[in-house]
Amino acid sequence: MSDSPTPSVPYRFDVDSNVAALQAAHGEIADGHETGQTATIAGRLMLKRDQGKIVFGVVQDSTGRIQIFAPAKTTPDFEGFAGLNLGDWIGVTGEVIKTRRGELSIRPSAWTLLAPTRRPFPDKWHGITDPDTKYRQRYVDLWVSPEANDALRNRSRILSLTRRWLEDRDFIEVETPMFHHVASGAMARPFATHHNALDIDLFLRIAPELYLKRLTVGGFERVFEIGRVFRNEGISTRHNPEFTMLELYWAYADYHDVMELVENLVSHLAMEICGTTTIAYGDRELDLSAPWRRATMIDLISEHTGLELSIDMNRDELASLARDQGVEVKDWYGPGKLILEIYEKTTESELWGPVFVTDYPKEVSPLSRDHRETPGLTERFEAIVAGRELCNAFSELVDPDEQLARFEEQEAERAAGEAEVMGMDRDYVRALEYGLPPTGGLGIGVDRLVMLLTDSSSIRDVVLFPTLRPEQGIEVGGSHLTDEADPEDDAGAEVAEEPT
RNA sequence: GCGUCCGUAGCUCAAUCAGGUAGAGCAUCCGGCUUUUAACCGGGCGGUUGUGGGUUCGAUUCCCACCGGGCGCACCA
Repeated sequence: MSDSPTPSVPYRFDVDSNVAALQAAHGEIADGHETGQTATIAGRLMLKRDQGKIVFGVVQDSTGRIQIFAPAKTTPDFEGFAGLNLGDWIGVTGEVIKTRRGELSIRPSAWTLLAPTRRPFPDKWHGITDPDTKYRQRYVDLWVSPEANDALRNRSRILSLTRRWLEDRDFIEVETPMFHHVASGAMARPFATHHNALDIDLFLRIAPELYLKRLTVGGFERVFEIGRVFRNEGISTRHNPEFTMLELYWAYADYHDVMELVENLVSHLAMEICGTTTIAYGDRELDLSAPWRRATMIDLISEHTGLELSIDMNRDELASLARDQGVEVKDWYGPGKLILEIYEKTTESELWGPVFVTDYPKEVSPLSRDHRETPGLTERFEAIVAGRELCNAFSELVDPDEQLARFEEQEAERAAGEAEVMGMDRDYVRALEYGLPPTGGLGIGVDRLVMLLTDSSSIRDVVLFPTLRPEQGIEVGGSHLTDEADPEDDAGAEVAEEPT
């Protein structure tokens, strides 16, 4: 790090173009041609080739890279320009020309240092390879890793396109609480926190579902929320403790309607982002064009194992079939849970998709409406795309008594030893008592959708700042857990395990 | 959480297998070069080898613990 003081730099700078615009306007001119047109751009100096009486620089802005052709004879403060460091922010004004070797360039008639870098930039060829450094110092990674930059910018586009697509279909975006008194709407361990003034424990939401359906009760017929949810579980290439969920509720629709919505939305996004619905993911191909295959869970199990299962089968018979497939059977597993276990063990990992896996057992679907034809099943589906669950959706359970009974079954499972069950939410039941119309609901893991459309193998490649352990040897901010000075409790950045 | 692999200069990597005072390229600094393309050429600066212990005459290298990370499994979206 340089110990020289920061030189004075301007408070603002006017640009009148950017790299992409210059390339679009002048990219095709002949070698050696001078356009006679002047442009002002700004960005970081990423490469520099000092040739003595000519300096070639390469400036990168958010749209690309362009060469700066700086001869000693015409460049103001040529020595200063030659002395710039890689990574310095500069503004450049000059004529747009193409060099004899055919490189579109700006020949500066003026240039300004906008911000010096006091730390050396990573190797100009290799960039950053250490994943830890990439994620911790994303502000550098974004400059030196084009693939990271592209994926993260595409994330923004995907969110924007999704909002527009839904709004075009009369869905309105809402924001529901992130602090929940009961962590419900999904089966996951929550993060706990505490509100001092109210002196109550709160949970960061694990899903917005129950609040969104309250809004449907309230007459918001088409709503969606795109927001962060928090689950206190392991971290992996597919899991970040905070991740983004798209949830949507559509009054008067059922799960068939939602399937159509999903395949149309996803193929639209693929078209916009990838330019095609036949995309590459890893070393395989995937055809996202609608319609996607629909198949029931039980049929898919039959396809992959030859087992002809039914939700009506005797529990012990299913348990023994499950054991045959290597499922570790717990006492409280009923027929529905056993079928799900068999599906996950034998079939799910074999699917590539896209395919809608439909008609989940009621036992494992506490918020889904009973199947209109087959008792014991629900009108629920998940989409498997590129071998992974992309979404979870159903015809919503509308009956308050039934919902209360489902919650109570969950409580019973918790008592029996199941760690992750859905929490009881009595106010939600009360809302249902006012009447939830027939409603189709959907949850999409946005991070995984972005992974799919950007061909990313790790969720960390599509999250700007993934959750990491605190870095040692650098100050990352102290604890603010206590509102009063409490030297006993205020040790570093530790997070208390139990709210106080 | 368990298993496994990794951590050497600001960045990218050598040296570790078979222990003998840590090297290179880039960046940075100095000098040269009027059409370069990761420019090139010459020179300089830069390391308590993640941290702490142990074995040894001697540890980047072997052993232990801890810290951080990758991958796999488990859990999920």
